[in-house]
Amino acid sequence: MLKEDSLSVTQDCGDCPIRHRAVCARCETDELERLENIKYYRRYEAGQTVIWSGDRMDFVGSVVSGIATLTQTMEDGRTQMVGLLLPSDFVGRPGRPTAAYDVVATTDMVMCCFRKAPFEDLMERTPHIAQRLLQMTLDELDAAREWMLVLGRKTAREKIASLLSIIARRDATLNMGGLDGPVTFDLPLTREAMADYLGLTLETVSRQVSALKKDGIIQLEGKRHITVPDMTLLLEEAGDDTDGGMLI
Amino acid sequence: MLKEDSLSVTQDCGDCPIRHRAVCARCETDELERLENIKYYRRYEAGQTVIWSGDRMDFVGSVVSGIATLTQTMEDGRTQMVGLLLPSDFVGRPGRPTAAYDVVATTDMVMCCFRKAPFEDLMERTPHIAQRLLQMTLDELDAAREWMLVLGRKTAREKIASLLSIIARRDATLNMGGLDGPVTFDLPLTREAMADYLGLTLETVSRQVSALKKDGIIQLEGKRHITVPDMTLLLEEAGDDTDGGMLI
DNA sequence: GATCAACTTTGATACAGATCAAGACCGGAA
DNA sequence: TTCCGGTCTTGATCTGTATCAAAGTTGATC
Repeated sequence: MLKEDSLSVTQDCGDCPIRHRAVCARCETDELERLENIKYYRRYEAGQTVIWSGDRMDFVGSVVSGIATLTQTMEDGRTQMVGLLLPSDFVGRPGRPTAAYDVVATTDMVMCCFRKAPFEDLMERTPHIAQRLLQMTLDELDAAREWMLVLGRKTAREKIASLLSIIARRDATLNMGGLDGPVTFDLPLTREAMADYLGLTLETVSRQVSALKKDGIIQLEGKRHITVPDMTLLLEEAGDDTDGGMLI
Repeated sequence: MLKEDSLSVTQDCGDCPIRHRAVCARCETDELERLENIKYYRRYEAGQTVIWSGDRMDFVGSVVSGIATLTQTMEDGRTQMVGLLLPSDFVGRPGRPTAAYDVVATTDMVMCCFRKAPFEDLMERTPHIAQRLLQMTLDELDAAREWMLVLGRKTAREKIASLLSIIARRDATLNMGGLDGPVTFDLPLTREAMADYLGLTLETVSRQVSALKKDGIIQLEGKRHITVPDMTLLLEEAGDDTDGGMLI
């Protein structure tokens, strides 16, 4: 029942929480209307697999709420996360028939979906959608490259600090402004998921989180609730340019 | 003198070796003409830096011939390559004023450049350019994600085998068809550049190349000329899906 | 409250790859 | 020819992280 309610809440694009950040961000009213005609919502539970790598994909869409992961798996079971999908992120690739990665919901999640063929049609005729998708894809490419530096050259401690910085920064900009005072947030990932993201084992993740706690860089409440008293210190641990390099 | 000659050879888009793979691939004759009006060529020598990360970038462009690398560097000097730019690859990001990475020519290189502002204008009015750029960016994103698996989860030997596979495959598809018989190519990268690509040290790269040679997976002639007698074996060493997974 | 499964922490040990060090190779300049 | 700088190989040793193992926490379910 509640589900039905919250679902209908997002029915109107005008009220959509991701209206101005998703693939539809630049659409004019008439363009939005056409999108609205072909959209539908889908709901996934925490732990549920949205798509299996290699499967035929007949839809694309945006994450409206919740979090999903994009992972790649080798035959022997080694897995590497290659993307973290947050609200407004786009799922699927226009022009490709099958999924290249596993997509798994790590929290309960709602997606705004479009059947692939109509969406591709619409994209042809609506430059604003293609333009926005290009922008988003370029941003993702930058994020992926940033992550290549983390994976290839950072130590375990720096990796953890980098991941925490990213989550902290996102939460800070989303929920409130300040990165000056202490920042508090909930980890949306298990230790194992963090390990898959960072190319580590879950034991190493656990040890390094404990170490950062012991050194006062972070405070833990339970396993998942984290407070960063001073973001500058965390950023130093991450080995990033300390100047807080705010790229807009 | 020779340089002048080879430069003028590429002056006409009709004869351009990358005409059908670069950002201009989908352009009609009239669109191509407008691009042709604002293009100019630039030439770089092996080792020369094309752009420094953080520098103002007043142009974008395509690699016409030669090879360049995209690298990120930490304050303490650790560096990670995040992209390898081959002929037809696009350099620069429309809508961003400064470069995010160092771009270095590793061989003599020719670029087909466009001043940024006119190119951005043109992109607004020419959907074929934006569409092609989107496609290319999505491909690069896939490549980056593939690389995240390599960096995060593969062993040194698998990393080397993966890199060699990629180069071998590219050369095989470019120069001739066959991946069945033996494949021969020249490494366009030094051991150090390979290390930067793979998140290793140059010593480890050297050792693993020697090991692959000792095991008969590859044959070496000089330091750079490589023959792969059986691509299947190399792909197995890379830990990739053995089915030769030919996408498309 | 007791039980259980999933998640997390902590410890002991092993090992892949880094680091430090020394030479070998190779092509170009004198 | 010799010299030289850049590149590459090989060896000895060290170390960060993986691996193996066990026990602690937490929250859900009965």
